[in-house]
Amino acid sequence: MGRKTTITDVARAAGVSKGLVSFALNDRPGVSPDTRDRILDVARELDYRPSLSARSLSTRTSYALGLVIARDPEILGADPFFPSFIAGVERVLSAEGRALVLSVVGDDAHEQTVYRTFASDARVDGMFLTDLRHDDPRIPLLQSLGMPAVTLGDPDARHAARASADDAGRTAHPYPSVVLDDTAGVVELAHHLAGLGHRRIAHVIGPRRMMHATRRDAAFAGALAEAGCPAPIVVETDFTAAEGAAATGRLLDLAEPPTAIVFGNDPMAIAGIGIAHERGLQVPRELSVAGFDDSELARYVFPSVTSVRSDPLVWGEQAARTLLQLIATGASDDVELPPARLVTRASTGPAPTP
Amino acid sequence: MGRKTTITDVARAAGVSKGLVSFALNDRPGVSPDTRDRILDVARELDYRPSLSARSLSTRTSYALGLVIARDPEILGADPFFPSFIAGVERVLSAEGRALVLSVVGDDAHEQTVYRTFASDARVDGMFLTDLRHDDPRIPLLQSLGMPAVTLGDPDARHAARASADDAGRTAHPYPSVVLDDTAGVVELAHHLAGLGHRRIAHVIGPRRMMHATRRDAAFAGALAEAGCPAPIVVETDFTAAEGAAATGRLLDLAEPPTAIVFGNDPMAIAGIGIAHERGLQVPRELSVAGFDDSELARYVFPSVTSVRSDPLVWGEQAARTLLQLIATGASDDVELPPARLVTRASTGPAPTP
DNA sequence: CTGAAAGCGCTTACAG
DNA sequence: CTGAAAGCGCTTACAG
Repeated sequence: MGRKTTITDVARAAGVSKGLVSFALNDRPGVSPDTRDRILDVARELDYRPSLSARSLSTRTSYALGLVIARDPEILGADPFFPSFIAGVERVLSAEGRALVLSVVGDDAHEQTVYRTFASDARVDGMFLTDLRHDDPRIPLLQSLGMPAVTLGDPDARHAARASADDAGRTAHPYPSVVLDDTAGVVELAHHLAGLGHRRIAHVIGPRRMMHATRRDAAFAGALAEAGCPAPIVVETDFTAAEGAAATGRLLDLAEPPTAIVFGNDPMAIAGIGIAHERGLQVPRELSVAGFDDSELARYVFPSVTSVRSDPLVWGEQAARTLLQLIATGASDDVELPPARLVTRASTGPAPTP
Repeated sequence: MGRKTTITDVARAAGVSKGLVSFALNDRPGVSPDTRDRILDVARELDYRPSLSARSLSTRTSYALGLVIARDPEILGADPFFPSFIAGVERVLSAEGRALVLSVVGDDAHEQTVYRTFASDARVDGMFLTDLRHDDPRIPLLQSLGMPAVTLGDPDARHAARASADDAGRTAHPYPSVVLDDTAGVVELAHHLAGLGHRRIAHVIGPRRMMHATRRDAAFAGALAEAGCPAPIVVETDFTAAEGAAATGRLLDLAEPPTAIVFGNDPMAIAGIGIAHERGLQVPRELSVAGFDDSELARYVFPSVTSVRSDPLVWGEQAARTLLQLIATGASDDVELPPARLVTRASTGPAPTP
């Protein structure tokens, strides 16, 4: 077998210079059609595969994209969002010969380190920014590192100072975003519950520092107000089933417990139903429950869980395309995906009549 | 800011040759202590970070490890194994300056392509082999590609032809394995159910082509036989909650339905409980249910799910250490982790008296 | 203990 | 349209 065939082997076999082989392979102008075909044929015959590290060194490109997930492994396992998102990303990357470099970190200090290391090692050419936070420190960090990125959802207006050299009419944040309007589904959910006669409603949300948590909170509360309902009781959690269960317990202990609880993800909703059943409450006759993300399991528990469906897979695909375009061309437009929709199932029903 | 500082900058600033800087940085012998300290100081001052791609080109090493997951995105999302496993891997890799390159593939043909591409691009220095299959084609494939690997669990004896040049007493398969005996917990579970008086027991397993599915099947059936129980009814699924639910429905439709159903993972068990409840069956009074993996949610549904706890996080850590050692030294011992244990919860109880 | 040089396998101006 | 050469930033024999 010997060594891998290199560009030198191809050049020799085709009787041309290495440079010309490189030009032919990367189909750049300045190679006559005949020569190009000959070179390509030889390369195929020799099963030539360019060396990634040699290309990387020359082009200062790693041909990889990075994703740093700052969530507890426990939650990662329970929450189906990331696996689906990653599958979507993969679908695009593998077709483009790019790889995904993944890192899972616990605390914030370590998170910073990973971003810095990915950048200074030039380990990746760009990064996906998920679970966007308020005044997200990663945005200025990546900007200062000169690292391209794409955000899932729009960042704060705070970061609106996009380089003034930009054309007018460009989006107002430093990185392109792929937006999936999750508030649409939350608003539908509020109307759904209000229409069922619920008045005392609780909202068990994810960490407040994450933008999607406060955004959905605001959308839900706004829609309820619009529907003439009192403000919901809001409980903040870390997205784990454990905290979802604990929050449910506390809510049901109230003097006037809610008749409907909306959870920030499906695992918490399923845990909430568990607590209700444990206490002998019927769902939805005595308590309505809804989740978010519409995971597979939501369909198969009893009662099946009303949820809000986003599309992490498509989100991943679009994010990957957007990031690749940004890297290739230096600019990329924001993308707006179809909004999240309410999926009504058996866990929500008419409010109990006192 | 200008260019990144290179080894040349450090050499010039320290007044030595590039080669010596390289020696000092990779602490190899042949550098006087004084010189070494001076070089290290200068490197620190200049915030020197060696270029990964330059090192890669010289050393033919990518400083990355690969994981190819061949599961449907849906299942990936429902099954907590991989996220936890990845978190464990990460914990070791990030400390060693290595990255994890991830790929999620649907079909087998694509899987082969990814392994080949990772190898021919030298994208990774070694690979994790999870969800080991019978006569797993990936083992000869990776061997032929000269790619180091570590397997989760022992592969078939078929691959026992480890190079004869090896010392005697070495493990008999081509790659080191990290073994976590899942049969121990399954056997405990069989005894648990038999002790509760169950006789008609069903086992809803994962894909038969995966070794852990048939291995657990054999262990479970063996332990039941030992306990004087009839052979279990075995149903094969693809690990999705959907198929878990469907299998449950079919089992409950039998003329003599089982009084206990054991599922190959927790999402299927939770879906199974859903179906039982939907049919008005009490769990565990009329039907006992058990899962596998002991995911977070298992604790919080109602009734809480008896399950078998492996430790994917530790599995990931050990697999990463083993693979890194294999790559560094050319050899690595097999690792045996503590066996999986039964976690008894509320979903299993005495067999109903007819 | 230290230096000068070649080499890893590409890409990319620069000549012709 | 094509070739010869330098350069990317490291590592590693080889001399001294």
